[in-house]
Amino acid sequence: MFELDVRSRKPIYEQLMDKIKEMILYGILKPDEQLPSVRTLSAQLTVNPNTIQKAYRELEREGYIYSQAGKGSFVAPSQQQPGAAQLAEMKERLLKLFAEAIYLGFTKSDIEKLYQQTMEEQERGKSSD
Amino acid sequence: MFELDVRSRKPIYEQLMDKIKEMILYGILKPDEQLPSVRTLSAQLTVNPNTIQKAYRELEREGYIYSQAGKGSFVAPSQQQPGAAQLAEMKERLLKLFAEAIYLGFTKSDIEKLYQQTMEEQERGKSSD
Amino acid sequence: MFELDVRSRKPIYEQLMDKIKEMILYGILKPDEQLPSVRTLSAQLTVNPNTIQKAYRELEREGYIYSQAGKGSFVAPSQQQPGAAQLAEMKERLLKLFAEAIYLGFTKSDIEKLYQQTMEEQERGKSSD
Amino acid sequence: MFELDVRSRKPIYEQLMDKIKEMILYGILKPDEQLPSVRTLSAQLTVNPNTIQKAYRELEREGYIYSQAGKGSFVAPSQQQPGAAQLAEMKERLLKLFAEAIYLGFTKSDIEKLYQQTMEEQERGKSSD
DNA sequence: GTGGTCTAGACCACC
DNA sequence: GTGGTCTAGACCACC
Repeated sequence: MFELDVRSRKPIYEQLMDKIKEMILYGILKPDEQLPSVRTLSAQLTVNPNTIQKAYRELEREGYIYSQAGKGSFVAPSQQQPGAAQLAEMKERLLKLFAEAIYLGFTKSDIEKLYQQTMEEQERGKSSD
Repeated sequence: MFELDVRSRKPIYEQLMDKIKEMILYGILKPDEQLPSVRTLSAQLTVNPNTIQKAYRELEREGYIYSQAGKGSFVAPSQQQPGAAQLAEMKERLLKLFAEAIYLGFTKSDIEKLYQQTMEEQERGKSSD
Repeated sequence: MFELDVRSRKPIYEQLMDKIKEMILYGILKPDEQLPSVRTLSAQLTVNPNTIQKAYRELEREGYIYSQAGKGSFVAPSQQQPGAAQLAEMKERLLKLFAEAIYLGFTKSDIEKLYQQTMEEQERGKSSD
Repeated sequence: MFELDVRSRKPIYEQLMDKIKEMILYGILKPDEQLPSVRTLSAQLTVNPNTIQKAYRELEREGYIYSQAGKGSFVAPSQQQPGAAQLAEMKERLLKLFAEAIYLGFTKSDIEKLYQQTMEEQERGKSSD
């Protein structure tokens, strides 16, 4: 299911968050679908339960999942109205990454193609219910 | 010259790297232009010399600047032919960020506008010699 | 009658307690009025009977309702003379919340308006017999 | 400095957050003042460092303090512009608490006095630099 | 020395 | 069985 790099500089809990976010964004994990329990994932990945829990807690804080004590953790329905701060932060991240991409020679049409590709992958994920 | 945020969670040396990268990407620092010495910058920013040193070392490792023993550090000429690995990594980063942006509701035209804006800023920087 | 949020972090039994307290405080449930039986409410809300039981038990402990074996649970008549400990505790809670409210910029007139609004809602509830 | 109740239902990290918030709100801890280090407080309170860190992390998330790895944790300058969500949540909390206070017989003038008292305590704290 | 991450476990409330 | 809290400890990057 997941592949984690324990040697990476990036903390394990962040790697986990990225993987799960990706699966949500690409529609592989559907809204209200149950995620593996903290213990199960801990055993599967041979990662400490506390580390899994930290990832889940942060994902909940960011609005990607919701957790219920005694029940489990579930994929949150996608946000309808992102906050102004969230939009501003994303804009900043896009501007910075574009600056680097242009430096490497990426053209407007390269960017458009990649955006289109991402859109299509998301559509595929969502329609494959 | 620089403004560092000591309250930020981001390490000082990373903030410094980002600022210098930005000035290179936007053409404010030109190829082969000399950067301030570690000592000068350390005094100007009231930041530990080791921290400046680390930022310069990392920037050199990433190919943004080069150092000449006894002379100083200089902006590297922009790479004409980025490696295949670099292009693949950038493509990956763009795909991931687009996935998040789409999740937040950014449209194709939003993306195009931001790309255009970045392009123009870079042009302005380079032509202002 | 009730709407429970299964996605909330707040335990179901606490949500239930809050709803019932609210209905008592706003006069929607009158003194000595009978509450639905544990079984009935359990079926209506599709919530485990143990959970309903726990909410009723806690509400009784706090003095909001009373139970008669074999008859059912009833709204307690509003306390005419709250204990000194209760008053002191409420005073403490108000002081703490005001400190936070002031920190967020709530003015004296904001506070007065909210108090007035609460008063009017309670009056409306009680007079609608 | 602090008194924690290990037997309480309220988690230790929340008790700690409340105490620190209180000291910030009443001006006992001033903006940019350094908090005791995680290790120091852990030893003083004989509470696990992880628990202290959890309290600090949450306080940072709520905007009361800021932490710098390698430096320490500090009181954040008071927020100038609280978010709309924050204001809405506080309004809700005030309405609920007023409903309970009215039930216990607190009058408008009681509420006003308590608000006034809180204001004065904050002023005293801030001016006693 | 500082905060941040992580392990290996225990115990708790909730359902 | 589930997530949430907590301990006792180790190691890391940063300054």
